[in-house]
Amino acid sequence: MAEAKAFHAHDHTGCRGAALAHAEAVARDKGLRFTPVRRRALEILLEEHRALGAYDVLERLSADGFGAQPPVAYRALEFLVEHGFAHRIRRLNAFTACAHPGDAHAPAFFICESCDSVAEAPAEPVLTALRKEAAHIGFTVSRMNIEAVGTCPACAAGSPA
Amino acid sequence: MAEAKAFHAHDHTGCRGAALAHAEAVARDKGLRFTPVRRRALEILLEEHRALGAYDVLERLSADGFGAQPPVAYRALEFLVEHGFAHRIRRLNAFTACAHPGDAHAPAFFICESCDSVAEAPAEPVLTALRKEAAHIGFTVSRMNIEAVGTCPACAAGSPA
DNA sequence: CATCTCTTGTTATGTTATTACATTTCTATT
DNA sequence: AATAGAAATGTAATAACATAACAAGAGATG
Ligand SMILES: [Zn+2]
Ligand SMILES: [Zn+2]
Ligand SMILES: [Zn+2]
Ligand SMILES: [Zn+2]
Repeated sequence: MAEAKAFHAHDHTGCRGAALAHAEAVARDKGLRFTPVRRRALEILLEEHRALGAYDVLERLSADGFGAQPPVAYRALEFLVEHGFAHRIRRLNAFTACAHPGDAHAPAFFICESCDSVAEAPAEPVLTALRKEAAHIGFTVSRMNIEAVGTCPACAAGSPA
Repeated sequence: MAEAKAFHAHDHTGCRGAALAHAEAVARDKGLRFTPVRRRALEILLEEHRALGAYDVLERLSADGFGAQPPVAYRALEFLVEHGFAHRIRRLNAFTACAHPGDAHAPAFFICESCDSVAEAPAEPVLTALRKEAAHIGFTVSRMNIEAVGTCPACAAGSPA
């Protein structure tokens, strides 16, 4: 339950701060360059537990004085995804901040079709089932996307977020 | 093993014929209009166990005398997906013929990054695991996408398809 | 036949993503 | 500190994917 912050009231300021701090720490450890655009892009994604399109992010970045062309956003987002600070949701052509930074994780995304919130939950059992299927057919999985569309608890209860 | 035809030599003519026959039968049963464009679109997808972009399909359709504008392809593909004759692979922005027509199924897709073949495997266990995860967070799953990228057995063995 | 619905086709436009290249910033080495 | 190489940023241009809106045709229903 603590696993799906998107669907419940929570200390989101802490949530955001922790993610940012984590990213900073990892960057220091691994010698990554957590530059201003990249940092700002992550902050933008962290504002809500939703997924933002690259162009949405771009708009905000350029409003903040960064470049105004698509590669500016795509590159920053690519960096975040590459290092596990964000995830790409293919179903939405969008990106979302990682909600479980630090844990090595195989995330599953639960997308509410009525309020657009996106929850990330650890999905080891799902991954296990998938790898088993893959093993049957001799396939080696290197990356995967697990995305479910449906209804979040708030919307199911009649009080969309 | 029989489940991942894309990765093994098989009677693909039969494979294709069966899928087409199945679509025809379902259309008859359900009173759907399996029109020439729709049929041709399915044939095109059935040519290989790969995923084709809408514009690839469009190109072939228009070469065959059908309309040359995007909606022609998108509509035919939408019809096929809607009725379970094809699937959309979000990761690739592409479509592939259903490899297990008839079975009510929750498919997982295994995409080989070296030869581009796409295998579809039944993924009920994966869906079950996913639903369980969803239940934890109070989410109701209505649809899901499970897409894995990796290496198919042929490519792993050094003989790309 | 009249009518209604579904399907097809076209034009136009919107949205998402990448390529290519110039410039700047950082890092490492001298 | 100077400098060479690598990484990051910025821009312009374009490619790739997708939908909206509307007119015309084909099929079903009375
Ligand atoms: Zn939060
Ligand atoms: Zn995550
Ligand atoms: Zn086949
Ligand atoms: Zn299928």
